[in-house]
Amino acid sequence: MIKHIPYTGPVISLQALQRMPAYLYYLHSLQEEGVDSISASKTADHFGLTEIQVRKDFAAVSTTPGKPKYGFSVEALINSIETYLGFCNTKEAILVGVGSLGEALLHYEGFTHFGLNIVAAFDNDPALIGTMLHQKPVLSSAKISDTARRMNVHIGIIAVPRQQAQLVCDQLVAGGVKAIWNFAPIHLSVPDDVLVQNENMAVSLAILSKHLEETLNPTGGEKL
Amino acid sequence: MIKHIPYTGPVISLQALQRMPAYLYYLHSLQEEGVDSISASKTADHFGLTEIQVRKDFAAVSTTPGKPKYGFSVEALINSIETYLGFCNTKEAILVGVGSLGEALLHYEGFTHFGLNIVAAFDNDPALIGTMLHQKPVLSSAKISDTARRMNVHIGIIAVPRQQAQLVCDQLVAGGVKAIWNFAPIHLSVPDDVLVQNENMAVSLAILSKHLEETLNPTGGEKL
DNA sequence: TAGATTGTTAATCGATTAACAATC
DNA sequence: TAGATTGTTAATCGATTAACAATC
Repeated sequence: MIKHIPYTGPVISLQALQRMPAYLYYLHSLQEEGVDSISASKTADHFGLTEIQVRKDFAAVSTTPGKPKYGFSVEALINSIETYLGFCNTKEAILVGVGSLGEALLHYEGFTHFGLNIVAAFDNDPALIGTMLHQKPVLSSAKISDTARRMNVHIGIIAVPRQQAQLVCDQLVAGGVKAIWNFAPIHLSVPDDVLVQNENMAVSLAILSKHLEETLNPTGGEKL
Repeated sequence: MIKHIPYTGPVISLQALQRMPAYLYYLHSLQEEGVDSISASKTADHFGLTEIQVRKDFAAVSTTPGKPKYGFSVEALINSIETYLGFCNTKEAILVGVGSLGEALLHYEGFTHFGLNIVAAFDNDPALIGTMLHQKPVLSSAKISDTARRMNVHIGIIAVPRQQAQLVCDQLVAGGVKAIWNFAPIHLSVPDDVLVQNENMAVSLAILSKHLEETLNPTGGEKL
């Protein structure tokens, strides 16, 4: 029997993937300034990275190769990165939990730049259910799975208190959701084919806090 | 001459540091349930990590060692991690930019759990300057450096549009700030001893989006 | 004691960096 | 052509994992 092996393109590391959005912002700002081409070395200078690393990152996602003595076309590179990241394809998402965070997410219009479109929100609050908020319908949480499946939605955004997060997560997964953006400070258990991306300010605060500890109170200094 | 070499404690990797907040949340939830001790293996199961990795992480920050056949004291481990991350020491911060994001940050009370205390906010809007918002004074952006220096503040939070972010950053650094939490989607240039921690939802969206691309539209599949 | 669990040293794996050849 | 810049292959570095000894 002939097997169908999905080819997932050049593999780039998670770290490289995480650098892509920063490159993208930078390239957009260059484009605004009317700059046509950019070299890996100038980009590296800008970000404090090594030239080689940037060149590898660009090479990994760029469809059109860079030209010696010229660099990369800003426009082509923007296109390559956006295509690579899938920002060109609109992906529908549903949001669960319309508290202050959830409402802010619902209100935010910049998601379209990432190909994300929130089509419906869910909450338990009877006062909210059945209303429209920022042009999006708010539905009962009981309908999460059904709606996700019916609308063929593959992204779920969890903005509920942590006590409810796993339950909501299970409902999303039952509805066929394959990627979950989790704002609740709790680890979610999901099947292997579902990705959970945690948005957690605690991680940032930990890094900031640790740096400050080290800078301001170097512990246990020793005299030599 | 006798040199004073600061000893910065056991070095743990950035990745390990980033796992600490998740452990902390987990340990707090165990404590709420009245659980006294926890093993590295159970923790690993919970998070889908390897037992060895968790044990190394715990060992790196724990002051009291784990006991064979018992594991680690939940309480002692919470203490160790919070101390390690510096969440026990209150650190004062100033926030620049009181738009909807800035206001939300000002309003959020959970920062005290991370030892963070926002003491003042800054904005350019004359309507805001001189007022109190969520019990915090809003001052003119012209006073950023002075205030930071006078109050001995070492953390700055940037919640202004990206066009103004580098200028604000420079003012913070001039005022002696050593750690910057940047919500503007732009790379900030700072001296070597200043840390910039970027909070950028674009990174999360990139990871989610890429996963979905791979899962739903595996490109260029080939028949064998 | 036996077994669960810890801590330590060595091996593996993956990402970054270095060296160098290719090309506009 | 010379030089800037690219792409590729090999070396290094650091994080994770494995193997195993120690201990309650």
